[in-house]
Amino acid sequence: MNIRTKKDLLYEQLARIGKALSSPKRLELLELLAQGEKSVEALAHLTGMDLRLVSAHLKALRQTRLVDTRRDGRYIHYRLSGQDVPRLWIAFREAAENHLIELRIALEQLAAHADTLVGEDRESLMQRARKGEIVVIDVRPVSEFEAGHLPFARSLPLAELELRLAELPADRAIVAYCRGPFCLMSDEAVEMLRAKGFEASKLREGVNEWAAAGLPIEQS
Amino acid sequence: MNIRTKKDLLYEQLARIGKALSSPKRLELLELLAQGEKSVEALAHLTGMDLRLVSAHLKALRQTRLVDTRRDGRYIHYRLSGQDVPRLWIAFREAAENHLIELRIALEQLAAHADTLVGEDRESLMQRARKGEIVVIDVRPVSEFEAGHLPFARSLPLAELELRLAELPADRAIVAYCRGPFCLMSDEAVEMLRAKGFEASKLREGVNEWAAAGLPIEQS
DNA sequence: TCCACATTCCAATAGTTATTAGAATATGAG
DNA sequence: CTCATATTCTAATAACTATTGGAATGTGGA
Repeated sequence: MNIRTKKDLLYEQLARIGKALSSPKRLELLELLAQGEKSVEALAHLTGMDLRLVSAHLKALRQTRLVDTRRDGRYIHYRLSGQDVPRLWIAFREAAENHLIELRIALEQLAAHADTLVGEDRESLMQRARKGEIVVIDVRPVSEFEAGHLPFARSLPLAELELRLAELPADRAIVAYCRGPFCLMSDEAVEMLRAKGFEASKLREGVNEWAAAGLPIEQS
Repeated sequence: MNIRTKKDLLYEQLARIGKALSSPKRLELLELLAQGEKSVEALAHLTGMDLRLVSAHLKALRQTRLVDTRRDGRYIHYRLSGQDVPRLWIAFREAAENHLIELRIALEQLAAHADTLVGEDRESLMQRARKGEIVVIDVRPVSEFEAGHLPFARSLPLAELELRLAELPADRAIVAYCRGPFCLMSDEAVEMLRAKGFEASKLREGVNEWAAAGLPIEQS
């Protein structure tokens, strides 16, 4: 076998990962799976996609072994097949933010209304949360909170936020986070909290960004 | 604009990076560009691709701003548009190696004949090279050596190796490296050196893997 | 056993991407 | 200015991918 043929085989394999990451829908599925395992049905519901289309995209991801499955009764739960997958997702997203001006602009417009806390604040955020100076809320669904959350965070899903405002202190700053920079749930939460008179801000990072930075994650 | 539409826009942008990385040919071009800037013609020659096809693939990469151009007379030199691009390439390759069994098998078969030095040896390799206990040779073309090389390495391009064997010591171990794990030049060099009676082995990593690990790189 | 439901498979179609060849553009040399 | 050369553009075709709808498979519960 000549060298060109060998190289072609190597790069063809490598490109399989690129192909897996070349579809907006598959990227969205990967981000959701990075929050914890989910059934096909749950993914279809969360993304608004047809169930059979979700299944087809998951099949593509499974063929690259970026995701794994686990059967539980009639449900099949998909999950990322290693800690390197969310890390790849993050490296990928950061490269996109660095190079695609269009993406940066779109992101800035989305997050413009909320003061976004950035990387520098991670350590001090943890300190202040530990001392009780601020309250950190995880506005994702409970199942995602249970699969992994910031150590000092309290679960308060966006869907229940309006009904459970009494649980929040009016005299302290509230920091909301969700799935990561592309997730808009914490923006919504901040908007609602401010309308109700709370002092609220958004933490741009999610659990995976936190973990990738070497910080601890807790499970319930 | 509703939330679904906003998300679709974000993931569509993100997928542009995935699409850029979804073609074996573009991945090969990126790896070559990670060794230093190159003209379209040079890339066509190195990959055996039609010049016009190379140009088309480079256009796709330029549109994601993963590569940049610089005009020099009649030539247009392409280069990676930031240090994060080789880092992304490495994260990408590592994920592929972790998840695609087929890729791992193919790689092991290719490198089976040469003892490959692994990550653990980096520090000690540098020590031994500094003390002169071993000789590290960079078998890439001179222009790539000049664009960046390991601090203690000597340039000895594969094409000239057979003619310049006299420059190598017969009493010390020789370590050859090239563009990285997918590059077969150092394998060829090791094979030739052993046939001539030298004690030779391959360093799997290239300049970019070295730099990504935080180790120093020199330029001429 | 049969049913309900979650998921996958299959086949058809629309949409996108890769490749090729020929033509066009841009630059420096004479 | 004209020529040779490097690169890009355009248009055509082939190959691949996404999406849809209907049918099939596999599981747990009645």
